[in-house]
Amino acid sequence: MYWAGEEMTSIGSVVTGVATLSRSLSDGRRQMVGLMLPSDFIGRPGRKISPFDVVAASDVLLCTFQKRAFDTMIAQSPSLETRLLEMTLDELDSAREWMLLLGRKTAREKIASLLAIIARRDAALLKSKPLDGLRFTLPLTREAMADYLGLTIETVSRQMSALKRDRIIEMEDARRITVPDYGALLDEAGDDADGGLLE
Amino acid sequence: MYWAGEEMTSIGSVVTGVATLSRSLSDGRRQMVGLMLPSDFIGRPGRKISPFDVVAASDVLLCTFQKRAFDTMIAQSPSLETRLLEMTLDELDSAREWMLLLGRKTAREKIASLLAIIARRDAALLKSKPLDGLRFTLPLTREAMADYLGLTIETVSRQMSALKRDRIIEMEDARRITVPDYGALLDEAGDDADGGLLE
DNA sequence: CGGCAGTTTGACCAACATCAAGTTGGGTGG
DNA sequence: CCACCCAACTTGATGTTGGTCAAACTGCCG
Repeated sequence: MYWAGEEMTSIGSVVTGVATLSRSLSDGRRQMVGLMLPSDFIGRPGRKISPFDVVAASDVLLCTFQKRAFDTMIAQSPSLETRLLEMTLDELDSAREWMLLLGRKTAREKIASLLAIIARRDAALLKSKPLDGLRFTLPLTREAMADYLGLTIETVSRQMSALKRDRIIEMEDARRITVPDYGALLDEAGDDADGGLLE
Repeated sequence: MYWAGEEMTSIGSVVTGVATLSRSLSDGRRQMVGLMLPSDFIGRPGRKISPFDVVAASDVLLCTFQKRAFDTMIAQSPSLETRLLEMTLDELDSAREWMLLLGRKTAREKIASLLAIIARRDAALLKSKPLDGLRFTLPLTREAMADYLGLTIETVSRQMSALKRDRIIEMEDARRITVPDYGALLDEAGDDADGGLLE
């Protein structure tokens, strides 16, 4: 699955799986600018092209509409448009939060922030309150993490090892993570208010 | 002018001047996440608080509405909401473009990108086509540039000097810039398609 | 003539990137 | 079942970019 600057005739939302939104420089440096999780929207009402690449990070099931049909639906349903505006505003807040991370956080803080976000989303999914002792599987490769955080895979790997060494996380293997103390992880992330990305 | 996590009872748009949107880490590191220029919107319909700081970078004239009244207007005018959605989607694209800059560009590329954007905006304002030999005044201090680009003021200063030394720009004083060859500046910015921030 | 904010420049340093081997683990074919 | 393979990951040695600390310069305002 891959859309670049091509014309889009459909629009849709993720049902299952993980897709990523990214952009590259001509020499190959890549930055991920969004993670599309179930319920997230792909495509832009009112616009023909997206300036970003959409790539599946796993098998992805989409619920799609013909773009024309969707635009008509919007025109007829103000409440749908209101909802869309809200979702877009939330994404904008998330993007700005991420700008703070990319511009000002250290490698260790970046990793801790990403882990905190994924841990929180997983906890929310399971409706578990405690958060401490939470165990989850990273849905991303080291390369995807690096592209997301503006780092190299080596730095990601090293910082993961450092967090493990410092008992902030436990790693059963590269993907299976346990967070014994969610508060400690948040401290490492560097912002008192835990960044509100991905909801 | 300064709004932080406070409750907002008004909403508005910039008429003249420049305001900035930024966010800080507890230890003072700051990242600018948006530049509000004339016609840009401040505030979030449907939300009480903004998680970012709005700071005037110059004297700013705002056109404000009571938030309640504005929400009512939206509810009554679908076309207003459509326009708002469009503006928000554009801002989201800009934010994502900026994420690429923050995550993957070098200091020199960051500076060149910012200069290219400001040069282009100024040229558009003057409706001048040529772009080469364009002369303009930076609306930002070195500190604001640094906060915008995720750099320190020293690095900003050094890279400005380097671009001057390499004849990419001319500097009459710290703020008065001339771009003899817009294409050359774009090359330094690192992306073939010139990044579409700030329109 | 200070004084001061904004800027520039230099010397040095730390964080992260780069380059280069290894290691791990799951999958495939003999 | 084992041998091999390959992608993903880890680790180490070294290099570079940009940050830090410190000092000086500029232009403006009182």
